[in-house]
Amino acid sequence: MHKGLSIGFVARRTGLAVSAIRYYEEEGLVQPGRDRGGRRVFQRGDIRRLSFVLIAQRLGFALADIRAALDDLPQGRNPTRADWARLAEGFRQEIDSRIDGLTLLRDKLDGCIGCGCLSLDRCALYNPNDKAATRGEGPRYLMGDRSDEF
Amino acid sequence: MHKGLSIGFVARRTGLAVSAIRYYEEEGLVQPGRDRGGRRVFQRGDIRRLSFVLIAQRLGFALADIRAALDDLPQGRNPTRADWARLAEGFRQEIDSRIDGLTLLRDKLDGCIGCGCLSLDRCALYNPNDKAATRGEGPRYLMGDRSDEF
DNA sequence: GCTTGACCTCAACCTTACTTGATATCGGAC
DNA sequence: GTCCGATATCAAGTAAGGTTGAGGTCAAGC
Repeated sequence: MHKGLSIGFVARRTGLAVSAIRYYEEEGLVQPGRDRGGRRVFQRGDIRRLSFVLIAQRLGFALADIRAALDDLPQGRNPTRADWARLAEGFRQEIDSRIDGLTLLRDKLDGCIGCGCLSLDRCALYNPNDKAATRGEGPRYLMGDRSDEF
Repeated sequence: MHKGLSIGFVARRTGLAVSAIRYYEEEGLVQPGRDRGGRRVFQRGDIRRLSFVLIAQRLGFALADIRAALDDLPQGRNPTRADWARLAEGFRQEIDSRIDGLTLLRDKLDGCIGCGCLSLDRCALYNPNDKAATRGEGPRYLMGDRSDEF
């Protein structure tokens, strides 16, 4: 049977808007087939792919990154438990490194509270070495390494 | 003396692009004066304001949120150590709550690795209750509470 | 007195992650 | 046979956070 799933069904199951799913197809995150009438036909595995997208987005990943991760999964066959476990492990590491980054930042901040300097050279908060907490790009020329005071 | 600082100077000191600083002015994050010729005149305190913006952005805050935080600071006088300490304390709490959220997420993920279910109803990762890790809005209809399996 | 660099404004463009609207077609119910 | 809901495409719009370019001005150096 596996007759395939309609976009509306997938939308209801994932909580995504139909338009979002179509957009994700454009972005290469899912590749549904088509029936004779031209309508998208999804497999159950696609729901998992989309679920993965949702989770990864919560973690702050850009769609491009998510696509890269998903490219490791088989498009043809349904992913196995081991496939997902591998992806989840990658997530775990990412989460760990974010926690580490934030912890570092917090410790520095503790040192800074009361200091109030926020000096570009002296303040530990500006140290560009811990990127773990960075999200997106921010200003283009972020964190230049100046050496005089202000 | 305090003759005021040019936008170029401030740009070099903060590492921001001149265009970014002008944009931040538009957004109300800084309010430089003008000289007779119409050029922006910044104070040293403005560098701190902008530094604050940079740090807050690293933490994933939107400019609107940052403006709100900065509105607590005096625009006229230079901020005191206590002013900054207050802001930093707010940061610390935000960082703490993010760490908590990520830790929760990691624990759940640990339970999920190997399970591979990613089921919308069963998988703990979908629990919408811990928003700490959320950044931006994500898909509009994120995390609907469906009750059947897939 | 003229050039040059830094500055000004304003409008347009960029990317990401979508939504919205117009217009058209498919296919099952009646 | 017709109607309706779900689907399709394509273009345009939205929001955030900026950058880029055109065209013009200011002030210091030679």
